[in-house]
Amino acid sequence: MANVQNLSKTRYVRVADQIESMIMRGEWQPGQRLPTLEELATMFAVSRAVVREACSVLVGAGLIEVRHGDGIYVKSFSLDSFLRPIHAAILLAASDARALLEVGMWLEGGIVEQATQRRRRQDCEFLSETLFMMEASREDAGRMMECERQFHVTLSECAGNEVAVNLLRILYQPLTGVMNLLLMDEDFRDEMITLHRALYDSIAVQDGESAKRHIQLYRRRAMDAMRNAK
Amino acid sequence: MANVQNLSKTRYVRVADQIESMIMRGEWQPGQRLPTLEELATMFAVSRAVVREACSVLVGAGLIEVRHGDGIYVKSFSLDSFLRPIHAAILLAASDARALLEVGMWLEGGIVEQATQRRRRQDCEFLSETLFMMEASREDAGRMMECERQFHVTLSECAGNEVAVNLLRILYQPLTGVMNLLLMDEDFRDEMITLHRALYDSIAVQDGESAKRHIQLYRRRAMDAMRNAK
DNA sequence: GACTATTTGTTCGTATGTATC
DNA sequence: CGATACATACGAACAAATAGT
Repeated sequence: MANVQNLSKTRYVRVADQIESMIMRGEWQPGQRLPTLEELATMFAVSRAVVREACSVLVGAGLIEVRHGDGIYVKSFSLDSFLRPIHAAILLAASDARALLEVGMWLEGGIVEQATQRRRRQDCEFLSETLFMMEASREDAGRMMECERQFHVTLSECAGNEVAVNLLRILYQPLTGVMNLLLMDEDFRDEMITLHRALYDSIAVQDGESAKRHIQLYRRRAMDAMRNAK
Repeated sequence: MANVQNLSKTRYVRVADQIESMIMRGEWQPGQRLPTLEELATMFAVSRAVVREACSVLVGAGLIEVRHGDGIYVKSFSLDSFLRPIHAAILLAASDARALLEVGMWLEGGIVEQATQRRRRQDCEFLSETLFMMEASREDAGRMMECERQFHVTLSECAGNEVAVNLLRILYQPLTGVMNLLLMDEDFRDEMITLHRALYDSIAVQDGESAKRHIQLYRRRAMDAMRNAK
């Protein structure tokens, strides 16, 4: 394969791209140590400073880890390594937030339908505990948000669909910012608890239609609240 | 606020953190230009090189954009920042075709509902054309697959939800292999055309319920066919 | 625990490429 | 076109952290 490089990009970005694709191709395995900056500089025929900047880009992307006095290591792959803290929450445009909430709503509609059928008793117990915690943290918006997230992630795990679990976790990243905003309102917190309690009951008695209705009601409510807040 | 910084971190990471939090706090708005490297260096009392590396980290994180000969800009949030982790999420579970099809089904359930309401006449015309092409390529599984993909992507565009469009595009990549397998069967191809025709008609007359029923029927049919094929 | 080699972190000066007016 | 402002790249030097002896 010819090493075609876009010359419009700057040097350190090109080097970052090259290192990234080498990692992706598996030439350097996760956990493994990369050559030293010196060696990389020679390898790519650039100065050490350029390699350092390229590495900094990859650090920001969560692909590698640079340890002072030690070396450069490929981060092990997990979904978490891609879930870099999304700063988007605040920068999120209103239209994008709507799109995210909407997709989350559609996704969860299917998730709860499956979850009501596949849930085990132990799942219900765990969901119930989470619900209790949610009700207990009625005064603490932050903890409540965490309970809410926990509840929905657990729910997605019940559905037995790995792709859905991963997607939901990603969608939650930028949404937490939006939700935190909404949870400032005490009435919204109360409403949220009520809806989750109803949702849980539907799942417990395995009424898929009812569960789906409640989850959609909840998400739609959040979308409305967001629209008014902005 | 006291400038409490974790001294275990290196300088450029600390600077990156500081710049990030300033952006988060809205001191620099999306699209706005940051001070020059020189000024940032003075501001944080570090050398230019350190600021440059800090910026490289933020470039990797997709938070800022550095334009040669121009300046440093806060990226207005683009949905692209999601595509990377979402891509990873799908790839991590790509071997599970059932999970992919299921998520696709849930997603498209919402998409068609929106699409029936928001579609314009020109959208219908384009969908109709694609449908004709699909019917014309009854003998060619490859071309048919492409028509099918085109049809569904167009549909998602009608829904006016960019997240959904991107998500569907990504989902289709690992699915093409599976679908190609199913399309080897002539009966399945015929059935597919019939279902798409019915789906199109529902959208044309803006019957959301009917459209949703048909898309779910189609995806469920594909899931069944896949199960039998294995 | 101390010493040493290795490796990354930080700084500065200088030259060059690029965008804007 | 020229002038200016700015980011990019290089090399050399020293500081600081780490791992191994």
